[in-house]
Amino acid sequence: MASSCFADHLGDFVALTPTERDAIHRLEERERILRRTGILVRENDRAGELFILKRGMMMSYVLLDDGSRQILRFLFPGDMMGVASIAYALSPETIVALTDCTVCPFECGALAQLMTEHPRLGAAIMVLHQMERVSLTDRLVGLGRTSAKVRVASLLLELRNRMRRFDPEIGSSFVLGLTQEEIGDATGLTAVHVNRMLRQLEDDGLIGRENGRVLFRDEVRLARAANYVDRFEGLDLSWLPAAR
Amino acid sequence: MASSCFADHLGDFVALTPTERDAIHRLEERERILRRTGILVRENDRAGELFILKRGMMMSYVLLDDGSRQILRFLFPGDMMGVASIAYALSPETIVALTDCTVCPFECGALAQLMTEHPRLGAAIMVLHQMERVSLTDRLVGLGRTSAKVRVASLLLELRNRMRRFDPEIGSSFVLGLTQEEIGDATGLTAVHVNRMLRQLEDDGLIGRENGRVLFRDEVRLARAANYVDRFEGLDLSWLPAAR
DNA sequence: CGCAAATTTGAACGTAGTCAACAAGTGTGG
DNA sequence: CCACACTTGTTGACTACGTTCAAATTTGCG
Repeated sequence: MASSCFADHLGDFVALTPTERDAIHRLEERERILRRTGILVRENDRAGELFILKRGMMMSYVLLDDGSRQILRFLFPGDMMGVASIAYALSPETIVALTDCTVCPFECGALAQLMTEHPRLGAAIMVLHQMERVSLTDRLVGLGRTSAKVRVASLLLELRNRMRRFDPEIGSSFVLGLTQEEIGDATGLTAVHVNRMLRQLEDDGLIGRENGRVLFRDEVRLARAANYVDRFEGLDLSWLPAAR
Repeated sequence: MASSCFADHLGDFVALTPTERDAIHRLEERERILRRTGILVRENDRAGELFILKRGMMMSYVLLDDGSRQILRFLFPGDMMGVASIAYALSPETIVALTDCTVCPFECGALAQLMTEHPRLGAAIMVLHQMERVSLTDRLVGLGRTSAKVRVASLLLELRNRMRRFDPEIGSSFVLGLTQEEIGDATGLTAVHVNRMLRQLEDDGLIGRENGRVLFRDEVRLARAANYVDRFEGLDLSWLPAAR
């Protein structure tokens, strides 16, 4: 049986037929290894490909004229990346590896074929995109209307939950794998202030820290403080068309 | 010939066949009138429908526990709304009318049918969603990494450009149709500070104002100051499958 | 071990928020 | 037609959250 990272991810929400799994697997025929800090796609470079992240952790970001950076999204195994290239000739964002990674590049045409031959998969992919869009609006709300402490707490929760999806071993303690500067670029803060917020969360008894490892000391209170919503819950996919 | 707002919008990017137009038109069979301030969908209400905005201006927003509001998106004729309901049982956002509006509700199932019978339209809709997603990341970058003045200038430009798409009459002067509080809730600022930023933009000679009407005095300099990118440009849809 | 990157802390500063008062505009009912 | 209430816009004074700058310390890696 051909294994597919994306099919596994999708399969968490939709029961896939063997034929569908097979079709998805064709998106992952090629493989590319990327070292830590390796750039997969550069902002404003020509972008004709999409990717499935198979192994490792990546992120996408935008650089501004003044040199500041806004991290848009952290990427985990099973995530589809560079999807903007279905619309734009040039990539609107940079995608870079945070750890050593394996990615599977495929052409827009392969997506077209998949959607044509398997409308239900096309619909399911659209669902994934919407989930991602809603997560993005959650972050928008965070940046626009919540305090620094809440934003940092919220990011910690989100990262832990996303990691746990493909590594169920992870409990209330996990390795963050981000510098404080990266946390800042994701939450719209400076590295210095991120440091202070982490200290406060620690002093509040909400988290513990030791060399890159974060421990949730009171997850309920932390989630409440971060007004965090898990967007992998509350799904309703009953409308999907029949498998072909 | 059946007219369809959504088909017109989509038709700006993709040459639609009469059959395709017809299929899209079936999404707009029903119509619903909404008065100004009328709520179409309420956050956390059961959400099984999508909508096409046919006439008027709407917005979507999220309310926080402390009563503050983050506006996510402004909606114009041809926009598809409430798409999150293809993924979630409950709506993650509220959608409300800013002017008297006409909307066309349709079921998730109608979308499923459309994607099955017309894969190319499914792909084209996916492209629209990606364009919207990129706009959202633009706003995320704005909130995370730009000053209050830049955010306000950027919003003005975006609103004018979106209005101009369906009303080519609009030039460097237009009616905003938003209160300063609404501008603030979209840009993550207080109404008071929005007022000061508008005054500064005016004092800088970038804009003029008189009772709700905004005038761009120096659009080039304004766009540069707002590091604004028009996401209706730079498209490449050559990969779309053949029309059926 | 030695060096560069990352973290930590303090002090001063500045952008945006808060609070308050007033003006201007809008709609309603007497 | 006017009086009144209510929303929206405007400005000033003060506050506070987060930034900037700088320096010390720790960590991780070659």
